[in-house]
Amino acid sequence: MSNKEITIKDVAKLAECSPTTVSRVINNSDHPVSKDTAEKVEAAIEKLNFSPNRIAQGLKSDRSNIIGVIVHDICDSYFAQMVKGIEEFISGHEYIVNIYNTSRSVEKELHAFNLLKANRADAIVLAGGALMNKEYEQKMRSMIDQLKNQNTLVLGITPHPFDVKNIILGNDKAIEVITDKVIEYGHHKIAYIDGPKKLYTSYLRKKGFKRSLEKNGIALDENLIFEGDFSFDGGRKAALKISKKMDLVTAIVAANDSTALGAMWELNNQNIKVPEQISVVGIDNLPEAKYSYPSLTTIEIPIYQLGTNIGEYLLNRLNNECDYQFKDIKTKLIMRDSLKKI
Amino acid sequence: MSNKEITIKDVAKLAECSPTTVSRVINNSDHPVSKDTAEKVEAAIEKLNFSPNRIAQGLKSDRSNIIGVIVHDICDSYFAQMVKGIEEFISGHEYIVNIYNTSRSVEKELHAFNLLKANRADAIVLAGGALMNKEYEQKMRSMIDQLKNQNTLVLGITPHPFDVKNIILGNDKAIEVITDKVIEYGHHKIAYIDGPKKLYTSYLRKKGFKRSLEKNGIALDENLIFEGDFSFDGGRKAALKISKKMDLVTAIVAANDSTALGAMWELNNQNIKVPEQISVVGIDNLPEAKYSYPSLTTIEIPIYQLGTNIGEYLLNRLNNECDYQFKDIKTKLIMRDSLKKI
DNA sequence: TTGTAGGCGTTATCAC
DNA sequence: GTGATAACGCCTACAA
Repeated sequence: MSNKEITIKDVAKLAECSPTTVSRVINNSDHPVSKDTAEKVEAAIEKLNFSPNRIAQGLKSDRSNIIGVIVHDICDSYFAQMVKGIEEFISGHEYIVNIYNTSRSVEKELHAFNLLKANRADAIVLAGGALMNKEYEQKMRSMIDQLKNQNTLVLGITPHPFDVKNIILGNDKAIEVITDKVIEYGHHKIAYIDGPKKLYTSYLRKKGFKRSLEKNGIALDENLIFEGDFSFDGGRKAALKISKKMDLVTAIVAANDSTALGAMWELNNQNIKVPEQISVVGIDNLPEAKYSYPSLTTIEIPIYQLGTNIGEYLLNRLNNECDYQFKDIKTKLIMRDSLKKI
Repeated sequence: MSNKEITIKDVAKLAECSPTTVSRVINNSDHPVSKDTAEKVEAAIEKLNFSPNRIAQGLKSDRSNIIGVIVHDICDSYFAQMVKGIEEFISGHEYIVNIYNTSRSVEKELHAFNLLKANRADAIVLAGGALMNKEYEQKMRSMIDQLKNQNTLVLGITPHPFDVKNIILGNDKAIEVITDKVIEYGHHKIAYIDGPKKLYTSYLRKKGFKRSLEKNGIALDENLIFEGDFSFDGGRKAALKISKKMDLVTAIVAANDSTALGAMWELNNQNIKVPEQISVVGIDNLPEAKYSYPSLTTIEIPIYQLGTNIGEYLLNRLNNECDYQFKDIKTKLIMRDSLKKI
């Protein structure tokens, strides 16, 4: 066998028919093909191990079958689960999932978009959250216009300030609910560990925290807002600072689970007992939240399911089911051991 | 602006030249183009936000710029890191990284290969390890032949029984080294938690364990080999069994870190103290191994770096640097708190 | 220095 | 039921 690609023509020759007929068989076309010929074609395909060149198909149909997913970091459990959900749904349907880690860098994000545009991606999922940056917004807006002209479907997870289909997860509401719970448990001196400043999601989550305080008549103490970056390490660093102000704080609300887990680790490291001396809660319900010491009270955001729902939505939309609606996910309070009544 | 794709022809028209000239400018062709024309072309490209259709380019050049990566589960820290390494290196160079989670299912693995074949992937990284399964081997062998004819580069991480470039990580040696250490620390009653039976990597790692025992004159007790599956949960389940045989065991060697972390969690849950009552070691040095209770003694396999090396290798090979050699990674013993002398 | 023509593998259109 | 032909967007001879 030579090093030359096997094409529809080779199949046609072997099956003693025209390429057109082969194409009709491959695509289960409506156009009639005699049973006899069809069988010969099938046999030839089998024999030659032929599979149609999707690049050529793509050129013809103006479809790449590529779905781009842009995340902050695939090593972050949160994104890994979402991507897995998308991938498992999507690649059962002949699409390709193409990921990018952008570390929330404007430059990398734009680079990813350029590549996806050049590859004529059928859809793009903006999973990493919106960056709060003028240059980013402006360039993205232009890019998204261009993608529209290319018929690329763009999906934003959490609100994005562009004209895309935005999936709202209720980040602010989730934090509000869990903060309410913390307060219900008797806590009034509550520290908050923030997410990365440049992320709109951080802004939303903090808003939920503030809303709960206000609703419950607790004054916001700006000194109890600590910097974080949605990471374990960020949680650790914040907790180290908090550990020096233990008289001011009886509970910590973290902007996500990774932060909360890092905080608990550091508190333990500083010989501060959770939840006896201080309560800690998070958001996301990462798989590891169940296995921390102590186990973490949090809000479940069913991220894997979010991924499969995204996959299902994209698939339907790409098949021109224009009235298919996104299936919203439901968040849920998960009570574990890291929150204690006082 | 209409909904029609912008092509090289549109650019040519605007720049008042031929498509060929535009093509030459785009590709920095050797063929001379006057500065004047080049500038007009650049301006037109800018104005129209044109980017060449990589699908069409691919059809012409028989290159898809797609690199497929097949993993067991992207949620597994081990694979997430490798994929990140590959992606970060690769997508800086105009390639697309396309991932598949196959859960070590023969069917899914073959499905992924079929898709990658149809999409004429330029390279495929078999990162999930080789399955020990006759049907799988046979079908894969045939598939890999077909891919060869398509000029697809296939890379196996850990040995695969196919004619592909296999990257050897020294799994067996790593386990041997750490088991040696455990024995050096005075342990003779050592349990082993295995990886998934169907994985060749498991077989290799267990071999390393056995070799160390033998070398050190310790008889292998088959009752101290426990089933696992490279997961946290698998480690938990095994540890639950081990916790009932505490008189027979003073140390556990786990086939990977996830397993070790799950085992430690369960031991703690059973009120068995690590390392006071039992030592535990793993392999991989996952990021979370540093933050477990106690911190995990393990062998570092620099997986992220493995990923970037894979990316670099692929890039060079795809650019026909036929003598470029894979940069091997180095493993290293990481002593932490979960191993204690007796 | 520029342009024309043909072809990559597939499919839609039209004819038979 | 079947097949020839043109076209998708780009690039590589080859001409001029």
